[in-house]
Amino acid sequence: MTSTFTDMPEGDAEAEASARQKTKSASTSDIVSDTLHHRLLGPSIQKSGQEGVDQAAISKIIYNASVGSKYFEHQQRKEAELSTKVDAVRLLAEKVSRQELDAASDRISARIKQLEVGRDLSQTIVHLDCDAFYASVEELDRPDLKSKPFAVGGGVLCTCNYVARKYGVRSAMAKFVAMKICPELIVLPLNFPKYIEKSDAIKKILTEYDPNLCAMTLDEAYMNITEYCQRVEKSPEEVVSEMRRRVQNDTRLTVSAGIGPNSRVAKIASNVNKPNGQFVVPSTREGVMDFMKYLPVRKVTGIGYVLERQLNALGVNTCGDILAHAPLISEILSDIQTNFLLDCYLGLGSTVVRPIEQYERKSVGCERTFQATSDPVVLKRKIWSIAQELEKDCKRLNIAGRKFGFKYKKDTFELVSRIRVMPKQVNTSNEFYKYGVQMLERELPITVRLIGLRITDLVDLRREGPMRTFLRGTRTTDPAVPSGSSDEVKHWKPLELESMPPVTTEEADELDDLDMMIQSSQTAHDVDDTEPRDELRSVSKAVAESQSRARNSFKDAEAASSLQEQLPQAASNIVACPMCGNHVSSEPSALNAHIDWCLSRDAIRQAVGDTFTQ
DNA sequence: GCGGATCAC
DNA sequence: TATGGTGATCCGC
Repeated sequence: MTSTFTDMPEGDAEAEASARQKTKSASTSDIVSDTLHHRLLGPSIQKSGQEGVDQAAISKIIYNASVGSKYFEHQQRKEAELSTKVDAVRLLAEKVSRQELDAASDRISARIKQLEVGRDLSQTIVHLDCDAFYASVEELDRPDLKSKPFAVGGGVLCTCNYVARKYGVRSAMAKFVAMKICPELIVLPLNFPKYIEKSDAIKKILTEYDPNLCAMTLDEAYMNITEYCQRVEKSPEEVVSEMRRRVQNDTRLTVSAGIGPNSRVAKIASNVNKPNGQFVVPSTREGVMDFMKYLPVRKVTGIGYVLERQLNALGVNTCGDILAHAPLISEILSDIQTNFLLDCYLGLGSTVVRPIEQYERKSVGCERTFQATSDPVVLKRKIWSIAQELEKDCKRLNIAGRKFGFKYKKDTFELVSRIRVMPKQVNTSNEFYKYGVQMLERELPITVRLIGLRITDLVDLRREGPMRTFLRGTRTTDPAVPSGSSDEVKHWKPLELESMPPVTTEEADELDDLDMMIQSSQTAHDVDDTEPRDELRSVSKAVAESQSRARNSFKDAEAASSLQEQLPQAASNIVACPMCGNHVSSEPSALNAHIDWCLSRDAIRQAVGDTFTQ
């Protein structure tokens, strides 16, 4: 690519720079260059702790540290594609007719009325977020670090303390870039056992306030404190203040909190006074809508870099802007996105908080980045190594998969994924290896920097049935909700499957070699995986898993609560109503009838008068 | 139903 | 020199 520019006049730095940024047409290159700086800044620019940081200067450093790399060129391509996409949105917007907008407007009005009827202000939801969690935990053991800029992570930083943030260091930033921004930066390796211990200590305190709290990650949880506030006759802010004080006294860690009538609002609110602060969004329609009104759309969970750009192109910058542009939005974006955005405008969200254990995963996978290579032998070894990791997780979780996914990232950072339906459910490294290699060979020749294996359409081996997404649900109907991975391991039984280790002798030799390398537990350069120690890796994975399931559950609940009718076709008898949380029959007509009732009642009056009758 | 893209953490 | 891993969902085809 750079060779394209070898014929540029020498010594003309400016022309060369502009040529380097040039992608397709001169007209878009400036825009692309501008937004590329923004893109390279990463997703965490809008996080707390960056007040007074010279973003433009940081952006330049990042740009200069990256320019010329394959990573940079990939980002550049993506940015150019996005610009095209955004232009298309703009063009579409111009072509929407007056009649179409009028018709859409009526539909939007009806929809909003419907949503207002369902608005539930009766619950007090809290979102709790530990401040710079990993970094703060490290500071407990290393008080000397408090005044110094430091981060936690590996080649890519997981988090950093607030001193480092002042320099412009951010989570998800490549370490070598961070070091350019802040050469004194200290980077500590991750120590998950330590974080888990602290996280458990915090959760133990929180459980007293809501035994059904939903711990999304080690450092983040949703709670419903409605009942607790009622019982102790204290206001939500008093309760949350006390809760945070107790956490700090007992663990010496600070947490920030957002309080509101639903999860979405609470989550956003927890960032308002971060770190070590809290913010209450009043549980009134006006209070919530005022809060959303001037909120940049990017602050909403689920609105990322791409959607933000599209919305901006449509004239939508804040959640308050959504209403005026809703008819246009509905003509251009999907129904799902339109409804989601209406929820954002109205400040609606899930009012149900349930423990994370009640939600089942839909896939398990394992992927590794390594020195890019096109050598099939090396790539097969990678597959073998990853296959073994994946098998461990299958055993731990007692699952198998009916589909098998193979994914790779080219040295250009381009991602490719393939899925194959398995003749039988699979869960052994031999099977993963066999099918993984088959799928790799179909792609050769390629130069690859990452390989991933994944199973989906999971089978719960303890029940020998498909995993269910919406578990029948609660203490009353099912006290033995699956929990704790420790005893699951004991129930593991390998399936009787025909597969034996790799077929050809060549492959077998390879694997023998690899086995020896692994057994010698050498992390030397011949195995360039630099794999983390097992217990750490699986812990880290468990964290990510719980995050993912939590998010999934959260979205499920929200989708249901916003009348999306995407109700689970659970094979079970009892489900928790997504609106009121009561246990009702999952039989479709009964469930629908119940939900109709939930919708048709005078929600506000009922909620205020009858909060605790459920 | 697959593959790509987006998003969160 | 050099930019992660896990999982979910949605969309276009």
